[in-house]
Amino acid sequence: MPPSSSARLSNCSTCNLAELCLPVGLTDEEMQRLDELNMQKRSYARGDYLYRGGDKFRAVFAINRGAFKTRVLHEDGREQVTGFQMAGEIIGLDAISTDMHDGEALALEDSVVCELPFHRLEALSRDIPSLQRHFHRIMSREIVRDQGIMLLLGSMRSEERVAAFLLTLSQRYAARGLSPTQFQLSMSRQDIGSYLGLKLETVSRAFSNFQEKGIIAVRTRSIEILDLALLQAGINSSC
Amino acid sequence: MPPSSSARLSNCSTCNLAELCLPVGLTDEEMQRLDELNMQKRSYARGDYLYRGGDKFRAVFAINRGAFKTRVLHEDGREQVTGFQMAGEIIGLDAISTDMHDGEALALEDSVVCELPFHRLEALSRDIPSLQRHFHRIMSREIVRDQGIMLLLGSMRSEERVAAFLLTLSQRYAARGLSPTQFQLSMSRQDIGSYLGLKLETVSRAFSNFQEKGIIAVRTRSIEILDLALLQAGINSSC
DNA sequence: CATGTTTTTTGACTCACATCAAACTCAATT
DNA sequence: AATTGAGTTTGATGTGAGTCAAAAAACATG
Repeated sequence: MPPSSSARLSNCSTCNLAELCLPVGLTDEEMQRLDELNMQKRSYARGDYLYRGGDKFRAVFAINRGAFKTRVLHEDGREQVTGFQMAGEIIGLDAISTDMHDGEALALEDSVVCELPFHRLEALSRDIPSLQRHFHRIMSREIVRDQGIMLLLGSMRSEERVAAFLLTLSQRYAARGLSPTQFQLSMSRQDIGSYLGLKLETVSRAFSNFQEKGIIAVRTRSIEILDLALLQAGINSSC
Repeated sequence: MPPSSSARLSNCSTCNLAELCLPVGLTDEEMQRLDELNMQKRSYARGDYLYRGGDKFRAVFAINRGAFKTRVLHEDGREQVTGFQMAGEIIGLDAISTDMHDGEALALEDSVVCELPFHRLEALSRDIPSLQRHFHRIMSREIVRDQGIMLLLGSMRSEERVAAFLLTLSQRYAARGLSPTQFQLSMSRQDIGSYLGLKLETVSRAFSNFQEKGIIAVRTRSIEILDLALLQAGINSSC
């Protein structure tokens, strides 16, 4: 695969993750506000479906606690992971262009979500600035794809994809006020691979290589980023 | 790369070219109708730009004679071909989501186009059935990406991509009432490769292999499909 | 705690496509 | 007809990631 140029990530519109991939996130205060407004809350055990392909699009969900993955199942049974959503983020926007969920979402750990019915979104968005900011996109049914696609169609190599993936997670945790250098990985290597268009072994090898270089410290279900700058550099090496 | 399953093309929503890739095309009568309506016509020499990245979106263009390629230029100078448009087809729809062209279009041969100003599209579409059919998509600014993306993000292997590419061209010529088995290739191997996410050598090799098998006859700038069924089969072999 | 099951890691191997380089074609120009 | 140069074909070689398999680690369960 291409060795390609040394363009900086920030200069490359086709693979600028920072701008393109951050999902709709709510602050702690906003999550609490939803509580006060008595929005319906529901619990899901690990493995439970939040919604399935073909379900009518009636609501989006604010994740209170836990994490989910979204995926589509191909006709032949293969799974394609399309994204990960964690506490403080909104999930369920994949249906906006069709009125139907084209994929399904399932809990990666025991989770609690807050349902935001479609017909109440306008009112809610007046109260929740983060929601407001994205409301017009939701209503105009603009297609919001997360960076999975961007990475796939881009020319990134396996380690670059994995580095980009970790950095995105890091940024998302930072946005929630959590540690950007030490966090859970509630999804399996298989899930990560599917999301990035790689095999699980390749993901594992990338982790191992990064660890050998002192960039990260991996444990099975969590990770610590030891050198954010180097991880960044890993992406910029090609683009 | 993946050996993958033996699902049939027609059963595989992620790579069903037939439905997804045919661009907006006008019949001969419709092109003539545009003439009668005195729509502005302009000539472009090979290599001329029809529009450039960043240009304001004021019009779409019906290609009267000739052919164009659309592309985006990356910051580092690399070119990424995003599509090919030929006589009888509409070009310039890439800007609909932003009001600005995100890429540029340039003539692959000496060409004549008919300008259809955005503000006259509604009126025009009442007269031109083909345009009518796509008008709501244009106005609703629905993102219309052609099959380049589909192919790239799919799991097709090099020869499958090239076969799919030729078949699409074939269908498009057929749609214009031209021979679906014998037609010009006004773009270079380089262009085809960029479009399909392959290197020019790989495209050339695919052509040579198909020729050896008696599926096609290649000349430098044109091609004859000798066995359409076999070419189809080449795609279905994986998906 | 012992046992079985799933997930992860690691290694050896394969293969499709990229890369590099040289030869060839064909059109345009002198 | 000879020259040039871009575009194309072909061959030799390299390499990144997939495949297969087995060991190791993590997790679950009686």
